[in-house]
Parts: sequence; C-alpha cells; structure tokens
Amino acid sequence: MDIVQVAKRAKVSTATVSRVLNEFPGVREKTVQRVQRAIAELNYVPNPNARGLRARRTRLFGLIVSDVNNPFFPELIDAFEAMAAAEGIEVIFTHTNYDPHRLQNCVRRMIERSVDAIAVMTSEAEEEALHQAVRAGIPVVLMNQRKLAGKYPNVPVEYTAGFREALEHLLSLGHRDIGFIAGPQRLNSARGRKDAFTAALKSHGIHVRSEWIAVGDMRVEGGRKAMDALLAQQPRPTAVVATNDLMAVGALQAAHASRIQVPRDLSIIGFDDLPIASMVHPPLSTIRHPRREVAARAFALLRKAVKGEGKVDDSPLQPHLVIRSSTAPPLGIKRH
Amino acid sequence: MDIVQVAKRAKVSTATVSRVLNEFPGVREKTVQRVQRAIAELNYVPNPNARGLRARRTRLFGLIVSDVNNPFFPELIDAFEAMAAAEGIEVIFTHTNYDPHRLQNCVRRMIERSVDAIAVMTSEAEEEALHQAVRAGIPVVLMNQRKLAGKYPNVPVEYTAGFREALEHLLSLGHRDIGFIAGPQRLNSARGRKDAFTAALKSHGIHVRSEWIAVGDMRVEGGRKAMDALLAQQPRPTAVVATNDLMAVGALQAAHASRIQVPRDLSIIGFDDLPIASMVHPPLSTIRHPRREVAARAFALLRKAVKGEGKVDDSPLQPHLVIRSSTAPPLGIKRH
DNA sequence: GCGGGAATTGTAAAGGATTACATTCGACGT
DNA sequence: ACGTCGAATGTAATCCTTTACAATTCCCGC
Repeated sequence: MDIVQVAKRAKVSTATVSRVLNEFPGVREKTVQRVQRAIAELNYVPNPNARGLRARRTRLFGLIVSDVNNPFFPELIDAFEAMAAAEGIEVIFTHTNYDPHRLQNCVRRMIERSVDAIAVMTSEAEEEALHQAVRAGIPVVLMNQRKLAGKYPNVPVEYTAGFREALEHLLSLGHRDIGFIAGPQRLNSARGRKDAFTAALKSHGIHVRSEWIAVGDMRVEGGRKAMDALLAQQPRPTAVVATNDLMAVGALQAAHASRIQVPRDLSIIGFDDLPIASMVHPPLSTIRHPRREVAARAFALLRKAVKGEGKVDDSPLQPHLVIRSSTAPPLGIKRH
Repeated sequence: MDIVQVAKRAKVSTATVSRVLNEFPGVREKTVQRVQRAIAELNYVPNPNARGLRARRTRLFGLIVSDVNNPFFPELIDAFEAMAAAEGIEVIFTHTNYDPHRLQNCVRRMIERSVDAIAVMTSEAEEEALHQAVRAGIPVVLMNQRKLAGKYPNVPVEYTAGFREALEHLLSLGHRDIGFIAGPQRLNSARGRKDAFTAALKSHGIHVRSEWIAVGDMRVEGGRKAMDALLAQQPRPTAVVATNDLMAVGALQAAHASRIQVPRDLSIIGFDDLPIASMVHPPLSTIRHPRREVAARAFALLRKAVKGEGKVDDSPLQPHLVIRSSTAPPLGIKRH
C-alpha cells in the first residue's frame, strides 16, 4: 500500500499526495479532500523508513534520563511520551545510570537512529556528549539543568519557590527550629536545592545553623543516617526538610526507630512528591516537582526547534508544597 | 558517509560491504578485515532508515506494558532495553494504561513503525489487537499471560512456587492462621495469584477460611481497607499474605493505624518485591517477581522469532521469597 | 594447463517516500 | 482573444541499503 496507490486513486501525482501528507500550503482544498479520502479508503500509512530516508525527518524523538528505576522518572517519561504520541511522534529513550560515559553512548545511539531531537534530564549533562548531537544537527534541550543552561535551551525549575512555601507552612505551624537533609554537593541538583533552602531561610530572617544541616546520599539509607545525626543534636530541630523524598522516607524511618512520633514530635517535609510519598506512614508532606510540566515544556521546546515555529513560555516552573500528614505544630503549641 | 565510501576505501563493491555488515557467510576472511577497517576508519554507521526500507528489518523492538507509573515495570523495561542495546536494537515502548482499547492503538503504532517484534506485558492482552501484529507478520511474545499462552509464545511465571515458599516460611515461624488479601478476580494475574495461594495452603493441608480472604483494588488504599476487614475478624489471622506489594503496604498502614505492631503482633508478606518493599517500615518480606529474567526470556524469544535461531529455555520462572522484617513468630511462640 | 563447480565478488534494481524543477492551469487585465 | 503571472500539479531524481542475479575468481583433479 504505497503512495502510488493513493495517487492513482485520487487521480493526482505522488508529489501532491506527499504535499497533503505533510500539510504543505498551496494545494487546492478540493484536492486535499480527494487525497484524504483516498488515504482513508485505502487505509494508507506512510512508511516511516522511506520518509526518514529521504526527508531526514524521522518523527522520532530521543529522551535521555539518568535512571528508569528512580521513581522520579516514570511520570516524566509518561508525560513526554503522551505528548509525542499525540503528534504521531515516537520516542526512544535510554538512561545513563548516572554514568557520564554512558551519556556519550546514549547520544550516539540516538544520532545513529537519526532522531529529530533529544531531551535530556540527567544529573550531570556532559558538554562533550551533547555537542555530538549539535554537530549532527540535532537540537537538544535540557531539563532542570543549570550548568549548561546558557548553551542549550533549558526548562528551568525554581526550587526556591517550593522551599519558600514549605518554610512558610512550617513557620505558620509555629516551627522555628528547622533542620535540613542535604545531598552530596557535587551533584548539581543537590547543591541547587540546598542553596534554595538556605536562601528561603535567610529571606525569613532565620539563622542557618550548620549543625542542623546533615548530608545524605539521596537514597533512603542516607536519609536515615542523616536523620540519626540530626536527632543526636542538642537542641534538635522540631522540623526537618529533606532534599528529596527518598531521604525524607529514610528520615521517617529513623524517627520511627527512635520512637519519635511524626508529626507529633517532629515534622518532616520531602521534595519531589514521588509516588512513595503518599504511601508511607504518615503520608509525607512534600514539595511537588512539576515533572509533567517539565516534560511538556521540554517537548514544546523540541517541537519549536524542529519545526522552527511558535513561542514557548520560558518562565521558570514552580514546585508547590503538597500538605499531607507529616507536618504538625511543634510540641507545646496548640493547633489553631 | 555512505556505504559507497566504505566500498571505495575497501576496494570492494557495496554488496560486499553490506554482506560484511550483516555478517553474511561466504565472504573471504581477508575481505572482511579490509571492509571492517574501512568502516572503522571512516567511522561509518549504516543508515537505519535505508536499511529498514529495503530489508524490512528495522532492529526496532516494541515493548508494551500496562503502566509506566506502576513501580513494577521500570525494572522490566530496564532489563529489556539493556539486552536490546547490547545487540544494537532500539526499543520503542508504549503503555496501555490498563485500557484494552489503547492496546489496539499501541500495536498499530508499532506496526506503523515496522518494528521487528513486539513484547507485551499487560494485565489483559486482547486477542484482536495482537492479531493485527501477526497479520502484519510481526512476531509477538507475551509475558506472564496465561489466557493466550497457547496462541502466542509466552514467558510463564509459576506463582505457586513463590507462595509455597512464603507459606513454608510462615509455618516454620509457627503461624497456622493465615489470611490473604486478594485482588479483583476479573484480573488475570490477581486470579492466578489467588489460585496459587490457596493451592499452596491446601498442599500443606491447611483449611482455606473464606472469611480470611479479603479483596482489595491492587493499590495501597485497597490493601488498607482489606486489612481493616481482616482485622475485624474474630478470630483474626496471625499472618497475612497479599497479592501484591502495594496492597501489602496498605496492610502495613492499616496495622499501624490500629496500633498493631508488625511483625510482633502480625506478620505480613507481599508479592513482587517492588522498590518500595524495602523502603517501608518495617521492610517488607515479599515474594520477588523475577521480572528481569522475564524480560530477558521474552527478549530471547523475540530474537529467536526474528532470526529463527536457537532454542529458548521454556521452563516456568520461579518467584522466590525475600525475607525482610515484616515476618516473625506469632505472639506466644518463642523465636528459635 | 585446463575444465568445471564452488566460492567470492560485482552490478543494478528495488524499496517508498520527498523535493527541485518543469509544466500546466486559471484568472485577470487589456 | 491573448499574454502574463501566480497558483497548482506533475515528473523524475534522490535518499542509502539490501539482494537477485550475473560475473569473476579460486581451487582441484586430471
């Protein structure tokens, strides 16, 4: 069932059929109708390989993340893929497993498949690997990547807003002694979040006590240890904010283990709003990372880069606080 | 950088280069060497579109699951994708979101992209949708699907083995009163698991008490409610096995809420070994679904179907119990 | 050294779309 | 009625491999 059949049936040339398929301007409305009817009647579907071969446009997008197993990503992938599907674009996606060397590899694979564009969300985007794609004429957009933001289109997420909301929530509950579980400062995102948190503290005139900042490995285990460290402090904070939900969950466990009741004795706030956040006990108040929006924005940027059309809103995305049950007034303060 | 360049450089015809690329037999070893050197020197990569166009072989596999957001799948996807990458095969994957209608759509998209083969793991595989692919000459394999197992190659998972291990573990701890949280019986997998569980009970000569079988919706919330129902029973079981981890987590929460300590007052065992199983408190003993192996097996089946080569082990895969901390002897029985 | 069959290698068509360029159509002004 | 010009459509080259078939080379026994 090739384009020739359609052309015959519609009594036009293949060129015209192609023009209709690609929505080129300058085809008479009547002709468009005729061709579209023929397409429908024959149940014709263009061959993507032939298209890709000739037109260098494959309607294939690449998506690179650091880790499928990280519960942060499925929703991002889902959203990205849904947008793509709606436009007849297929997505091939790969993950680096946090290994910069593999990023190189991922990008190469995508170039070899001649994708039309690549979206990248990894903790450390390597300039050199990405440059490969640019050399091959493939647009790249970054998500949530501050370091290379100048060199590539980027979807920015403004952590500060989220932390400010979290802080204001805690303050309104009556907390003044607020700890933080940071991540390894070599990680871009961990550093960004810590900076945002301390900025939020300062903007409320709260002194940042370095002994109330513990460092974890971004995973549950690390959160547990970090929380143990915080609990050992004298005095200890009445509320703790964690860099991500995984560590917040660890913190929750550490509290449990020390027979400290959350939220009665201690409030905990996470960051990301992973599915797990609502599954633990008590359900975790957390700052929702707007990952669906990030994906949508990234997709829009790519589409723009490929088709060269349209404007894309480039205001930073704002995370927002989701209040569940891991926060309450500190002991000795009544709920209003 | 096309095949002609390579042919020139190696002083052979394009046909020979192609033969080398596709590892056809009947090319002199010396020639192979020469061509491969040329390929390497020119950094030549065959154009997948041209290949797909002429050879009808795209080195693209499709993977259809029911839900990316279900924490069960990332590991499966990861494993499948890793195997594919190792052979230069790319994977496009889609999800049905539990909607049979969308399965049709997924399959069509894959046919349109002319994938070489499709692997399917959804809760309800629709015969008609799959048949489309077969008509298009695309091999399909199923994972963990009993219903259509006769009509398509399938990777079987023998639930019974896992439940037997779980049961023996509980028995050895001293439990005799064992409840079960089932899933909706219209779901294939839920039914299979319940059957496997009751079979295991019977094989140990334990009477199946229907009032100790509660039904949940396969999610946390449903597990919580089901557990509440079980806790309302008089007498109540000392141990509960759940159809999946998500409901086991819900059960854990219900126990918490009723101030029942796990595992002291109640033992809980899940099924799947999701990442969350080790994150909750206490870490959940669970039956590990061998999903990496399932993916590997499915991939092997597909490769075989495409290349027509090799034998694939078709013995059923066995889930195994992973003992963590949600199981202990019932009250009144000493640990040995 | 040569005939002949097997083993290698080469030639050119085919695969299905896009697109540069050529052609035809249609409307309009005069 | 005709020339003109823009709009609409058509023709055929092109994208890059694979592969059927043809041509050549190799090797061996005689």
